[in-house]
Amino acid sequence: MFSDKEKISRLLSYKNLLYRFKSLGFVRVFSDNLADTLGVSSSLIRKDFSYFGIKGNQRGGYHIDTVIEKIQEIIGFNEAQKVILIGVGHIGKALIQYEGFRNDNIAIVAGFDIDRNKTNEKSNPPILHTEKLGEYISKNKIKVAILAVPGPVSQSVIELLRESKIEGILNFTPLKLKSTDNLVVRNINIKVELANLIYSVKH
Amino acid sequence: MFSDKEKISRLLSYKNLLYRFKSLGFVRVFSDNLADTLGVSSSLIRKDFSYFGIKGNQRGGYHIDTVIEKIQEIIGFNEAQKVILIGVGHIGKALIQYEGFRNDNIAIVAGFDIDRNKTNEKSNPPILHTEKLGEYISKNKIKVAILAVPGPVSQSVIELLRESKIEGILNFTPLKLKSTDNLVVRNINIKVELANLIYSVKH
DNA sequence: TAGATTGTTAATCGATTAACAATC
DNA sequence: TAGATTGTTAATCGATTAACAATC
Repeated sequence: MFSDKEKISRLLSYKNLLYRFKSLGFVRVFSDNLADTLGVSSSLIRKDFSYFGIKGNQRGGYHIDTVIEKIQEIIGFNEAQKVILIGVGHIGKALIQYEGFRNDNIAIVAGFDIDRNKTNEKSNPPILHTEKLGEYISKNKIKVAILAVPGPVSQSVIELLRESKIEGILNFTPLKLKSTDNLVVRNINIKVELANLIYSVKH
Repeated sequence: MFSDKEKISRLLSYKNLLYRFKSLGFVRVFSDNLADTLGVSSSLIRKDFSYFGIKGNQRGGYHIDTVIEKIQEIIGFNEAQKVILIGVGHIGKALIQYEGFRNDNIAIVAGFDIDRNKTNEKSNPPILHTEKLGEYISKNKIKVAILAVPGPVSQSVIELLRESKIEGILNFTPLKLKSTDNLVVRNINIKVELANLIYSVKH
């Protein structure tokens, strides 16, 4: 029913822009305002809004606060999102410290690592040993995991996550994971991004 | 002339898969072999190869080593790629330590930070103060920069990079940068990826 | 040769844009 | 009301797939 992976990304762009308009004192916006700034057609904005049930008004356009609230609701940012992190290396630490999550109700509620020098049940969030991963997921009904372990370790952790019935993985490992019916994956592969950039610069 | 941003990403998938086939003892592959494993049509593989001038043979398919070499050449991985890193926080450190770059001739030749506690001219790569950024870029003819500074700092650094005539930025800051004629940008926004995942899991 | 695969053209599919009737 | 914008339908554009002639 819904295939376009860019829709949610666009919704977030709209949201960011709406905050900026709001800070300028705007209360309402037209699809043209958003389209001009973002460099897309106003049809796309109206179509996206229409798709997600965001209503406008032929006289006054769209009410900024209403749209922002609706977008938060659509994504799920209106309610607390509990996410776990597997692999507390540099990337993992960067994510734990990232302030931006808090604004949108995303919380990394626990980290996991095989290295017992990194585990610490008292820290915030607690860093637990990987052996506790399965139990933690089922007990706390965790649905989304961020996978930031080194490449060679990833395969075994992925098996474990599948068994634990996790539903979404944000994958930072170089191994490209495929989504299935029960598990949605988004792969972030830095080398691929860099390769694209290097190619573009060359041409 | 060339707009499809997925082409290079696919080329890298092909390359990874070809290495796997090679490790199994294969010398040649057919477009069907690649297509089946990757879940795309064989037409796409042949079209991509054809687009980049990778030739096959109606009898024996494609010669693995030749294709791998050609792909490396197309992306630019056959020659040393000097990249700089701006912002030596957790993400920056993760990138410096990432082994995977070396296999493909990518080298982070210098890091930059405003924090003088982090600068160290003797380390490998050297971490220099941001004030030396512009000079370093022009002196060493750097074309690609990875931007991994905290959100609030990013705007000023971006100005500096533009002035320094950098041609490509891999942007980890939350600020979505737009490409221009002189500057290609790829944005990696972790919150956007996570939002997509949270939405997908909800639906 | 007969069979199978490449390379390419035509068809399809999906996403974005253009156009416009409905309506505030 | 007249004017302007939404919401939606039709047209366009681009990327992927299907089909098939060329050819090894």
